[in-house]
Amino acid sequence: MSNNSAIVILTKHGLKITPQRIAILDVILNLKEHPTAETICNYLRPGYPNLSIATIYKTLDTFAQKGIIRKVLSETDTMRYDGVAEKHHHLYNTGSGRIEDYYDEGLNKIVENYLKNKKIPNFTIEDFKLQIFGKFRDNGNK
Amino acid sequence: MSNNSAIVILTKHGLKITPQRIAILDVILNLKEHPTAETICNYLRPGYPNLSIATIYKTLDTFAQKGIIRKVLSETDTMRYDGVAEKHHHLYNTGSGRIEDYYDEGLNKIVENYLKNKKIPNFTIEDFKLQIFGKFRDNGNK
DNA sequence: TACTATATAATAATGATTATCAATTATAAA
DNA sequence: TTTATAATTGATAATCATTATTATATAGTA
Ligand SMILES: [Mn+2]
Ligand SMILES: [Mn+2]
Ligand SMILES: [Zn+2]
Ligand SMILES: [Zn+2]
Repeated sequence: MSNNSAIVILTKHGLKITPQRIAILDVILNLKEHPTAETICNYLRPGYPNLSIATIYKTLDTFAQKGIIRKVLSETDTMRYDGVAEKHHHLYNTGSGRIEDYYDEGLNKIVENYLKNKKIPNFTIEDFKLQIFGKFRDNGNK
Repeated sequence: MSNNSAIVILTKHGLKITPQRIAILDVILNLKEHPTAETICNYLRPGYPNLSIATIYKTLDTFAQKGIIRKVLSETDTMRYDGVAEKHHHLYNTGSGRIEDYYDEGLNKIVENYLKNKKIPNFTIEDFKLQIFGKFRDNGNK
């Protein structure tokens, strides 16, 4: 039960267990679409009519600070959130807001290795991420 | 004279030559720091006291649409603009807003080649960009 | 020089996010 | 189990980057 894993995660990070945090964490971990705060709100409103959008923002920020989730930059003025905390890259559908995860350990190794030899002057690399732009061949969404 | 090259570029893209466009293009092409609209405004206000921030936004957007400049996503809620239109990557200084260009044709080739063989299912790649996060070893700016 | 479409400046509006703060609640101590 | 207390939440106001509006000014052209 995903509900349970949310509690485990909250506990592990020393966060108080609240119904709002459980619900929000549950959604962000199971949704694959890099939702906005607003999207998450829409998912949860039926079950939590009083859930405040401010609480969602604050909670997502708390999770991101703990490293439970990540923030994803988008083309528009809207922050997207990512339930996947492990290293991965993103496929951006040009023109629409669709963003999908892209895992590629082989690519990681190749780039990592290249950059290790390259030694960028005056800069110490901590991490890198690929933004891959293009078009999904299935349409069916904006 | 950079002033002149601005006029050439505007002409090439069929844009009317105005003092504002010349000034804005001149700044964005010569500034290496991926400025915000506000930063550009501050640079130009001494010479153009009536220059409107709305004009700057609209002008930058026009330039971006023509492919003369690019928009750069940043960690904060503020759009950054990039006078370099050619393919390149970015070094993000974690914690501060500093963003610097990173050109690496070798890296481009390697990744390009890797992805060409890889064939991501259901996705046609148009372009890719690396976000490299880390720390600049010279401090001296935020 | 005069005409017309376009650009600009001033300012209002928008929309995402953050701040504020009183009321509620999760946790731990008694 | 009750109580105490610090943290969280919800309601709402404020902020701030960006966009829309519109009257005026101007670049390009005849
Ligand atoms: Mn905004
Ligand atoms: Mn914003
Ligand atoms: Zn992701
Ligand atoms: Zn750049």
